[in-house]
Amino acid sequence: MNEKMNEHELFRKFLKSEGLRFTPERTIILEEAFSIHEHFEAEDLLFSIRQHGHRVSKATVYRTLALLVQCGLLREVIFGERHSHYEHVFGHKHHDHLICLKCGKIIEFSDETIERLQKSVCGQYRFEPVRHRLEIMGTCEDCARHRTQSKT
Amino acid sequence: MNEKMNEHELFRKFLKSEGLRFTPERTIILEEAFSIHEHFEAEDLLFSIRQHGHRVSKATVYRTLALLVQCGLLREVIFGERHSHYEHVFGHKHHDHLICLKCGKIIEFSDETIERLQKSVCGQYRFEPVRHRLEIMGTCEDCARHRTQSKT
DNA sequence: TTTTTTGCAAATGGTTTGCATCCTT
DNA sequence: AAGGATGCAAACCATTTGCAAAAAA
Repeated sequence: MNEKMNEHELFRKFLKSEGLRFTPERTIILEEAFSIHEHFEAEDLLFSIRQHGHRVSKATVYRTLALLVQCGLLREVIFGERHSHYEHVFGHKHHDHLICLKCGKIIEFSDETIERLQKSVCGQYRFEPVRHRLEIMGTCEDCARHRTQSKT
Repeated sequence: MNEKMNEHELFRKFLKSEGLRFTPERTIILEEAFSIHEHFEAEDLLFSIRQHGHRVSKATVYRTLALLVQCGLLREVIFGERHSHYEHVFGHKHHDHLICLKCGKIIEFSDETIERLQKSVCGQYRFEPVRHRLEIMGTCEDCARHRTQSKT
């Protein structure tokens, strides 16, 4: 059974095409990044790396995250905060986010309509879309019920 | 001819309702913020204030911007950078943005479809929407033509 | 007179960078 | 070998904050 290309191969291919090297640190970071299945921040990733007994500097984590975004394995999501959040692109279909203003919960959803919308709007402006980001902020079901929740 | 409420009155009303004071510094900041008709950053605003011969500290600019957002006169827009951009809400209808990845140009557009989309998606998740943000990143008409443009 | 505001300068905190050393290729 | 990569600590930089002085209510 011939497996489809995995994130290691993709990353390796990308690095080679850019004349960059595949180092143990980059491998560790890649693996840890793909073992986290929610949104994460650089700091979370570093923590997780250390938890698993690995040792990589913060600088290298930042440098490698940038590469992973650049090659399309991760995507940067900014939820109105000053620091970046990341999520997997590889192996996931495109989705957008509902963000609860009360508790900070993030719900992912996919909808075809937005793809069509993108096409029609861009047509009007002769704009060539590459990607989009839609965030809907509001109150989630739980917080609407217990009116007194505060941010985690 | 009875003018509709302007931004001064709105701000004043908001301040009063919060037990806050209407100071000359806040007036200056409000006026300057509303005399800039594009997206601006805190630094731009401060610059513009000084250009017009006024003197307000950076700290006060930041503190007042937060109030203007809080009362709904301004909205914070983050274009994937580490610092905030602001735009008028008062006197403008809701719109979203096309962002050119090549030259950084920002085109505003409005579309009804997204309002309907918001309603339908939120219904599914019993999520109560308050506001949304849609950004479509891609290549603008100009940059698609001259293939060699670089960021401003 | 009481409470907010302001300005200043120092602190914050996520991210980036310079540089000497280390390690892939 | 030779040039990219790493780790460290220092630098960045937008934003925030503590505090004493100034000013609204």
